[in-house]
Amino acid sequence: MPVTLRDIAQETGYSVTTVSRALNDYDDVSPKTRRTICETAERLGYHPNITAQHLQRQRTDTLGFIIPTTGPRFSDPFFTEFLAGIGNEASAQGYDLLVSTHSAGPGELDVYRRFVRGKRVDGLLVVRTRRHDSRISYLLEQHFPFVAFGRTECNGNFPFVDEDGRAGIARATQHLIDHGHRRIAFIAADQDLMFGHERLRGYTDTMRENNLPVDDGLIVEGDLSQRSGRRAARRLLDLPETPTAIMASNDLMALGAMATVQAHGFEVGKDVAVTGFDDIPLAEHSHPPLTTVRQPIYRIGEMVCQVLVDLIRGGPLKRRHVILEPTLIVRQSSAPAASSATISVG
Amino acid sequence: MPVTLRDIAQETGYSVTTVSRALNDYDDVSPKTRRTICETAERLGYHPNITAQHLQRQRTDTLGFIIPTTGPRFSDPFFTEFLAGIGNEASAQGYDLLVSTHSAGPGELDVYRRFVRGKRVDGLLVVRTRRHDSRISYLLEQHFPFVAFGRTECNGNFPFVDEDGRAGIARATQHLIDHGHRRIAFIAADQDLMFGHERLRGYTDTMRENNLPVDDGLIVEGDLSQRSGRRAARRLLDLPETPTAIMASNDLMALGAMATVQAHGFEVGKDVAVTGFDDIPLAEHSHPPLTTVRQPIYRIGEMVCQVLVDLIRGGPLKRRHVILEPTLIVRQSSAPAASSATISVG
DNA sequence: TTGAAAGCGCTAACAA
DNA sequence: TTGTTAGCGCTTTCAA
Repeated sequence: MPVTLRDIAQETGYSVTTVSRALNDYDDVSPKTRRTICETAERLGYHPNITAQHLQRQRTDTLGFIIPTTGPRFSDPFFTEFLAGIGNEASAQGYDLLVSTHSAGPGELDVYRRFVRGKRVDGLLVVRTRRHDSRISYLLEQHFPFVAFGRTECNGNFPFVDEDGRAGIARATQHLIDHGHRRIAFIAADQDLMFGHERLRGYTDTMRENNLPVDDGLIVEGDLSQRSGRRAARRLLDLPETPTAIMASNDLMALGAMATVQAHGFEVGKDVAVTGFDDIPLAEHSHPPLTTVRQPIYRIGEMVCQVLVDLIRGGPLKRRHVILEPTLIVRQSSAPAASSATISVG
Repeated sequence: MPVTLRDIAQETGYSVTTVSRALNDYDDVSPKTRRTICETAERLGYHPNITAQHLQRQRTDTLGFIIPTTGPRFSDPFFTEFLAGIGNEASAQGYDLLVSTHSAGPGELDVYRRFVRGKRVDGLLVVRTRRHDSRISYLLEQHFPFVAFGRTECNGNFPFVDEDGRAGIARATQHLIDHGHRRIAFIAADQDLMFGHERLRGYTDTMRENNLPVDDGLIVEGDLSQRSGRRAARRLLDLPETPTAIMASNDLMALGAMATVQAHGFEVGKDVAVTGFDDIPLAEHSHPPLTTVRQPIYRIGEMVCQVLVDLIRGGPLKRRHVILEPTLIVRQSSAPAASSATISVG
């Protein structure tokens, strides 16, 4: 049923070889032959079998991306935007994207192994790096092409794109301190996550630099979901001495925290300041709009993908390590009640 | 470098065929031979080349999913959850997932064509069906296996999973009417989208059934983003006679509308009721929590995937058409100020 | 300018 | 129980 090179060869009387060359724009085919062949291909509705090409070329023109989900009801707007970035870039570069979903932990590495061993993809994108990341150790040890969004603490040298989360949180912290906050709470992320670790550091460092005490009671860990943000904020507001500001390691938890603050009858941005990290589109539309640290998520997706393609193609990498400077976006959730404009502080 | 069947054959002295059979658990291999072969395979670190298997088997064990993005900064939590559903189910069934991102419109169909013609995938998942959907016409005409999330108006018979959006919105509308609302506005979605059309119908039908006027001035169209929800609500609140309730075709727009209502100094759920559709996780954590119509997004992803796999495997489809009954989730954004509990109305 | 032949790595029908 | 042979659809030497 499907039309193959052989069908065209038979139809035109040329050999499969010549047909292949004509169709692939080789220059050792006479114009007339080429025309005949192309017309016939057109007429019969020929389209190359991609799998056969893959086998022959010994590459799949496919990139792998394993999304580290966190439970069944996984819904992080971060990933749609990131996916759009890598998806569009991949397709612009002529690559397909093979996506798998797996929760972090046991079994996750098996997916990586399958892709690598089976030569299922030409390269991999790794996100949410851990401080000691077994995925990265594995890929490094297999000499498999990959690019990470995020660094690690100990896996040696590999190409990555990262944002300076420590600096981002430092700016947000300083912003709060400058507005007179002293009791500032922090909703941390899993400390195995590199960015969770870095962001917490940004907070503790800045507190210390300003000679403010770092109170362990004011640091609560969440799992990046709104729900956990709510819960964390509840614990913080139940303290004998409540904080005047709550910083969260990501926007989703910040949004959850805002809900709790409001449920306690406080006004966010006036009684209690709340800040996030990521600047997902919702941050701008929450009530009140959320002060946060912007990451250009879509752009990061594009960049990571771009670097990976360069790596696969063997071209020299312009930049093996990219570190982006995050931007503090001040909105009403942290502004003094008077101000209401959105101010961007570079 | 990579170990192939031939390497094992050479190492053990058996033929490639025997090696293949031993490794694939055929029963016409002597136990001793099998053991030798398996041990050698293990020792050499053999793993089958997946591409070669695909070519030989004439199938890719891969499902295609083309995400219809809406602009670069695409970030709809709906899709992460949906993706988690199909991703997990696909992997449970032994399928990989090839994901592509493309905005609806010109060029989109090319991606479908490439996947179909190149035999890149064994089947496709189609979402956000349009009333006249060229993707579906194409797949139908190519006799290519696919399952849609959503129906169409005219494309004939094809397998789909859908929720009864009309009934869902009808319930929400009735809920508002029962609470005394009369001037109810509706933020519609693109009317080419089947669900956009259906949801609007649910609203107009219910208004008429209750002998309430359907005022065109109270119907505004948005593009499903929060931003457009904001804008739409702004237009509605600028009307000489403002509505007492605003229904949106999805949660994202409802969240945007809430922001506008609040910016106008109204209290959501008291002065103006707001409702959404989808029940994305954020709906529960907004301020106030959003009354909405629940779709089991993750579950729908699983189901669509399951049906597609059945279809590909040629098994008889238990259910070619699945229509889910949506559930109204009443929260504070529509409840009379007194009530504050979450009530689920089946 | 063209074609024959080999081969990518695997599976399967058929014979021995 | 095992091997021979063929072939999936394509690309790419190499020789004519």
